[in-house]
Amino acid sequence: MSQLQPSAKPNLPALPCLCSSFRRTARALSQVYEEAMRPTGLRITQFTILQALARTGEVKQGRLGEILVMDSTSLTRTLRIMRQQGWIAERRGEDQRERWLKLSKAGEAKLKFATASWEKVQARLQAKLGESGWKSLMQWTNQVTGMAVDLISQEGGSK
Amino acid sequence: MSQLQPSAKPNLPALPCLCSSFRRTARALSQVYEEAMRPTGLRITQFTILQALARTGEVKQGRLGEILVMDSTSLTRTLRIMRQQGWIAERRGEDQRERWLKLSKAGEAKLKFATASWEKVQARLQAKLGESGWKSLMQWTNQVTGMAVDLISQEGGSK
DNA sequence: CCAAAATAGATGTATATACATCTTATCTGT
DNA sequence: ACAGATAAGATGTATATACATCTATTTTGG
Repeated sequence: MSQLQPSAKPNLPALPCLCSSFRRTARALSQVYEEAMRPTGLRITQFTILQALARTGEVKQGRLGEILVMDSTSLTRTLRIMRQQGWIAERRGEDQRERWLKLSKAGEAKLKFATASWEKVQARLQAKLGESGWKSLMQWTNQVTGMAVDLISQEGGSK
Repeated sequence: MSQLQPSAKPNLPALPCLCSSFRRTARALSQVYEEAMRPTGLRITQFTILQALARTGEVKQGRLGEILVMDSTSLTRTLRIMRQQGWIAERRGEDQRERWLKLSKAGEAKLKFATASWEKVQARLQAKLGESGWKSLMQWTNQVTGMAVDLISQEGGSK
């Protein structure tokens, strides 16, 4: 178990750009997860939203976007589909502009059903990475996300 | 400099899904990089392609897709734009089905010009992550990409 | 050499995503 | 209470991306 280059594949040259590297990894993982989730009838994006809602309970659309680091207006369309599927319940807030979202019963059921497939693919990767690798990886992604978010709010803060 | 949670922001809860985590980080970084690259007139995706071509020299479209872990047919449209912009030269191979791609003179110039902005944003992040953090991060992303690619080819291999 | 299979990309279509702009609702200062 | 500023989402539009399918070309087995 060399501590050096875990497996430098000549076919897969390293990219020097942090952003490109993350995008590439995200593409690669997405294919693996999409394949794994296919039998559940959920795209990984939809699954992520269901999972997020299960954890937060009822939230505003804007806050969900914040959590996912995604433009909240980008959520509009995805959420519409999920609402039509009956997985998500939406209501106006006291502030009539707000949309409060939560899992519907059907959404909870769907999430529970899909979680089995998700756990399988997670476990497969976790096994390859090892307990400690998995943990550091999760911390790294979180840390980098936090850093990036800080930079974004700095820049966009002037607007 | 705690070895524990580098900065667990309550506003940014960790996601339990490796795929979602990477996608989220990729979104966050993309915003930072897009902002940084805006003055150059290149999207980070286009920059990535120019940079890849600079490193590989002339390559087939399929091979470029392999390097970027991107469906090579997804490259068709992006490449068309870049060709129209005059950054990329394309020719048929001896095998008439193949498209061989390389940087044009204008593409080299554009890349060189844009590299300054890219280096600035890279440096900003590198400073925050530290030399060693940066390096492990790059290794991790590479390793995970490699793992995912292996899993993809296994599954899809039967087709 | 030919028919069938395989390969490289192109095209159609759907989702994911950002950003600009628009609408509606709320807030603020006077 | 009102005009202007803000804020939450919705909508228009553009790019990023995967996958199914189609087309043109090459390869293969006989």
